[in-house]
Amino acid sequence: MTSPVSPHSVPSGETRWLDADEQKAWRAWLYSAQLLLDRLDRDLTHRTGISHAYYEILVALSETPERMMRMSELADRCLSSRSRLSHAVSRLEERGWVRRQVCAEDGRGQLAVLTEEGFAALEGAAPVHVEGVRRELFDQLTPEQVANMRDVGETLLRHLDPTRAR
Amino acid sequence: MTSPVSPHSVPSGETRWLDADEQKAWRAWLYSAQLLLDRLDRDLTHRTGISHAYYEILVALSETPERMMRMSELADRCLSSRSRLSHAVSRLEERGWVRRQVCAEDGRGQLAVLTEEGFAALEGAAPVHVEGVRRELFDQLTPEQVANMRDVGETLLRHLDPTRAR
DNA sequence: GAACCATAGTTGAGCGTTGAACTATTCCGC
DNA sequence: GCGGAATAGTTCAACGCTCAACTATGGTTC
Repeated sequence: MTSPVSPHSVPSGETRWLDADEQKAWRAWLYSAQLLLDRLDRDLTHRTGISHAYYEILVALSETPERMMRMSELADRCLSSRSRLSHAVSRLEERGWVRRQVCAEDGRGQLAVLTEEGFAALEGAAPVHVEGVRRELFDQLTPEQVANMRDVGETLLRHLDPTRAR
Repeated sequence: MTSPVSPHSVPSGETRWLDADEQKAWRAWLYSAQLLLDRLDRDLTHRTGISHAYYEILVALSETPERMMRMSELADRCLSSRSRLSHAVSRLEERGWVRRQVCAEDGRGQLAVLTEEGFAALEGAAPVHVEGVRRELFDQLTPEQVANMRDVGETLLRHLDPTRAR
């Protein structure tokens, strides 16, 4: 925008506005991120009936030995609030892809368990998802750009969520 | 996930699965993008009452000479569907920040017009938004990383939306 | 072992998004 | 200038997310 004079609710001190180059970098990142997330989600949803959010839940469960996980751990893995995950698991339960099971060690806890039907649904969706990521992302970038993308992503991750950074 | 054998709904030919390095690059990008978008949106919403989506609408309007824009053009600029934008503008109208005005040249068209109150709200939110972007993004990266981020973003943009690429 | 606090998860209301159906206007070919 | 297609925008219902309130269990202290 056209550098407005800051009135109230200003964050302590003078605002460090973005210069023209920073604006361009920010816009390029923002638009590409929004468009890519949106396209992958739409593509997956329309071709498999599974949104990217649901897909992430199924993947997380499928990667554990017993194909089950505590609700809170699953929420963490999926960058989801507990409420959101609880709603999502309820909907996946209606589809017969996940079921809930009380946790033996902790009476407060619930386990989300991937059913055979859920695993089959995931098997159907996985190629569609992976091809999407390849087509829209990896096929567009040189190996060097991929390395740079990963470097930037990991750097940001260390700041945004140190527990998830490698 | 653990490379499932692809069953049905396979996208023509053998699936080009991601190798370990590609997985890591993809996850780093995905998590950092989701966390960054989420954090900026929450921060802005809680500190100013303006979501990032609303903010983008206000910014777009403020950047035109007359502070008004056709609904469809505004939707394009904000990566929004027309339906979504129509709902959003209705809600901004209720806040008194935007008003609708029929378009003189095209009887089908509507103009979204930024009000003085809307501009004032934007002036209040802008420093909060910019400081967020700086703190969570630019302050974390070296100039070289920023250049790489921009390069990757612009490359993806040329593929995802050539009209928006530079 | 009672009182208290923390943790795990769910629920419900309100808001926002989606996609399809709809209305109204303009454009195009004749 | 009429009929049909295209375009601009809105509306509605279904779905999903958010936040706060809530239930239930576990842990801690005396």
